[in-house]
Amino acid sequence: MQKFTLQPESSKPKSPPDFLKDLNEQQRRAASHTHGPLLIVAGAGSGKTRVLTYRIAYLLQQHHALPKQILALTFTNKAAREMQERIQNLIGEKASGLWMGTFHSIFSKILRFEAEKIGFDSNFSIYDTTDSQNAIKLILKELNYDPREIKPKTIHRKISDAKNQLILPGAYQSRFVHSTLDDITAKIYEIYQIRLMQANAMDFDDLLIRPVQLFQEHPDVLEKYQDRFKHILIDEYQDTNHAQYKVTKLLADKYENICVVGDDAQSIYSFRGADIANILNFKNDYEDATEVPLEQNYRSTKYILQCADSVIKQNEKQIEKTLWTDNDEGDTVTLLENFDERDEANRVVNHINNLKLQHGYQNNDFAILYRTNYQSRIFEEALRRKGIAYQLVGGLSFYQRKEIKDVLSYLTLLVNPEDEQALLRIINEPSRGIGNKTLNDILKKARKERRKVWNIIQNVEEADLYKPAKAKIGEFVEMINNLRNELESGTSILQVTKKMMEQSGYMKALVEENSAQALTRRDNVLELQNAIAYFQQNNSNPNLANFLQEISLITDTDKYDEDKPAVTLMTVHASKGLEFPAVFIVGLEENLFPMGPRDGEEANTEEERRLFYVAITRAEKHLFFSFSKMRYRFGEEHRQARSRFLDEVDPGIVRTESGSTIRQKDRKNSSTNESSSYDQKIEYDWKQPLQSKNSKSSTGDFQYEYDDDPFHAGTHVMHPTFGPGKIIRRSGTGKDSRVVVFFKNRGQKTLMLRAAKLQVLNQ
DNA sequence: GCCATTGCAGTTTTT
DNA sequence: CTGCAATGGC
Repeated sequence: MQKFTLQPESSKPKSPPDFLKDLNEQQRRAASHTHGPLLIVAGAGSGKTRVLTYRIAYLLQQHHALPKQILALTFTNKAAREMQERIQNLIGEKASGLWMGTFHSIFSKILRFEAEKIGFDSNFSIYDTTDSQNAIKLILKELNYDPREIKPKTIHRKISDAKNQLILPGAYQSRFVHSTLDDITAKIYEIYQIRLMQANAMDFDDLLIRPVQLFQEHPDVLEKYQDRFKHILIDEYQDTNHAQYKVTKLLADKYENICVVGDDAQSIYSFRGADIANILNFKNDYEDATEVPLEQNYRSTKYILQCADSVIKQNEKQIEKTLWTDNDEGDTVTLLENFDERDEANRVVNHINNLKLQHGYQNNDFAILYRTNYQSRIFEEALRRKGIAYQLVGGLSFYQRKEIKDVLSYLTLLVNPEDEQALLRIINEPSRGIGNKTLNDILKKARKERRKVWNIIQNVEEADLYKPAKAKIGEFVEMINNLRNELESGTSILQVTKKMMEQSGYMKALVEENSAQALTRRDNVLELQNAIAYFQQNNSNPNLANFLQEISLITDTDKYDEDKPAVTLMTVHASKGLEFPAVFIVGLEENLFPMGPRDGEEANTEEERRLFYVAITRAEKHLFFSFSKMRYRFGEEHRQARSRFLDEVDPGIVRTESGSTIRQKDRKNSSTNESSSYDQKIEYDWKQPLQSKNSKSSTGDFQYEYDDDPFHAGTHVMHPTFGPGKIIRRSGTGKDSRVVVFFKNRGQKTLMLRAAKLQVLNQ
């Protein structure tokens, strides 16, 4: 991006600033719109982030607003950070003080300021999905439901859906009770909300609906924030849910300076309540809204854009729009047909290597996009085998690992001892003689006497509990209280954390376990300590509650680093907003992409198709589609049918690796003559059954022969990084063979035989 | 109350 | 195949 040279500050610049010259006409119209509601319908790759950035810069530079009067809601924290930087580059110092971030992080800040007004303490905890589900599981058990029959996950899903539509427990009861499951959900929902409040905790959804409650119950507070945020901007508006809609509607009500940016074709979050109606109805909500379409795509080649267009045209519900580009025509899309997922991974990696040689691309020019996180594993293995650096975005994040959640729970008890989930997680971790029986007794007592669990264990002497456990609880409470005192008297967070890990015996337990896993866990805990140190250094007044709230809202995409010289692996969802010179969309198979409907649910093919559209439009120059005819699911082979989406794309744009046009199923709106003639020429056969899995010839190419195979239990081996060890167990045959090795210095590990460079040691 | 062993259920997508 | 959770012996 061009850098704007700062003009002399002396005079009030009332004429349009130079930097608007960087924009095309539509973009400029949007960026220089200063007052009143504005809807920007931004096609993929049309420079919407740029427009938002310039618009904010313009508002500031033209003195329409002070930084603190601008609220910009983005989809990821990373997007907010980047935008802030770009604004800074455009206009310099003035940018600091902007309110920019995700809905969740911005409103958790506001809630922290106003917590007491709605019955919370400002040190409230934020429950993640696991915490919420565990809390729900406790309630289920109390009501004598079997959590294996009634799944906490299902109940949580239903409660979350209700919250996203701003349906509170009372309303749920009267509106949604049609089945026993809804009936149960209604009961649980009510108790769950009370429990959260007792624990001084909010779940992710509360971070959106509690502000609505706050503003509705306290008009004076609402007005304060209305006057503060004179300008509101919302990115990815097509993916906002009703609660988000409502809270921003309230905030914008007084001045109506609300600018929303979005693309209905890229709405992919309906599963968390996103409602396209928000963007479709914007002009009804604000009658004098200005609408600006952004239609020029700067990202992709003509072929890629045409491909995307041919896909999205299949959807019935959409706003008509024309997206065009001045870019080159580019190459056709390549379809990779694979035998199984291992074949798929290898083939993709080979193409990456080829493109690097042919075009001089770097690792970070590539993205491998898949529908579900579990698909990443096989690609990781293939990349590692070829020595190609990769970064994995998503999956289970650092902060969800057991050991990290444990440490964070310890820390949470220092600022919010009422957090029941944190307490239950670590009161007996490591084991200190406070077992299930005791914990159940405590919980029962707490519910019966309507007291908080922390209150009971603080006065453990008066409770009728197993004697030895009582003493241990006393010690535990004392440790927590002492550490809290230390923290409050000024000892640094890092110091307190270290002490805590010592005194609780947590570190000691990890060291004593001495397994490879325990070593990794110890490293992770040390890594967390680094994060704490970093936080302390970068905050003039570091505050533990603040730290905890901040990291509970860190997302996976926030960690994606476009400059890291590594191939990016992520879900299509996570790729939203990003772009890469070369993109591989893998696993294009029925019931994977598009994902099939779940039991009792309706298929949402249109949304899956939008997801496919999002994936395609990430690509700048090279695009690959890929599918496997066979895939392992839960350890079993499954035949896969290729994705219907491959039958929907414009067949003129896609070629197989050998350069043939792809064969498609007949489509009503395409020429059947043409495609049937291809049928004759191209010989691959989806319908012919694969040979049975016992037949060696079907896997002939992949067979590894182990004559005189020395890798069996008992063999002493040497590994390049893990050092010497002994094989404990061998499993699988051929290419999938694995060995469990106990390494002298690193403990037990399971390795793929073909990947691990094991050498046999002579005894 | 602790720990090892077995049994079973699960994979969308995210704050 | 993996990871959690209920079960049973100590």
